Amino acid sequence: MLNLNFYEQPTLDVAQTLLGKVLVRDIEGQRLRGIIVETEAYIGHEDTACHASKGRTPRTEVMFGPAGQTYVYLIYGMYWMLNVVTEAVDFPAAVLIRALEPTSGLEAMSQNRRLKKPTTRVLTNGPGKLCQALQIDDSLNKWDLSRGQALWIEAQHRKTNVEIACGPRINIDFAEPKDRNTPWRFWIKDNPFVSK
DNA sequence: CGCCAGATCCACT
DNA sequence: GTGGATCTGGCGG
Repeated sequence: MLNLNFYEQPTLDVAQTLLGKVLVRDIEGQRLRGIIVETEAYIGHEDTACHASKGRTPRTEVMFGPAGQTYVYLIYGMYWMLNVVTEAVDFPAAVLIRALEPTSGLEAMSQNRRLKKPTTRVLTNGPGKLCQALQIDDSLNKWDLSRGQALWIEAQHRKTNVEIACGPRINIDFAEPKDRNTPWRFWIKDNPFVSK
């Protein structure tokens, strides 16, 4: 399991190193797992795409806190987003987990998704989808990922020789051009579970 | 396949 | 009151 030292590293390093690692969700003993295949970095006051650039508020407070905690928030009134907080206290930054390649608990994930036509491909290939599949909501906000309960990330890579691609972040039209263009979205090249 | 309306609610001006 | 780090199903080609 990844410890707090890992999450204290520079956010761009964490965002890329997380690719290929396994996110684990434990629900009363049943474990749902997926390999992280897509991430995005949100870094500091200057990054207008980062919620914390608007200042320290009750919602963004967790991003100013210690690394290794989750930042889970609601978007569009119905989808949860899972982030892991990075870097030092008082430096607000996080990595958004955008997509997983599901590896265990596929049947439970499929039920959680409540789709008309559930397919493996669409179970966790988006930030809102993966939270729905893994039953992640605000009850897991500010969760310590080093506790080894309910939600954590394994230390070892599941994929070897991972080729990483990068590009601009998705759906941040509200941000300034300099931040819209910054290539802070990372994914495993050619992986079929990357979003879009 | 692409396009898009609609869903739904909390944080914060 | 406004709008968002999204997604689904329905419709047309």
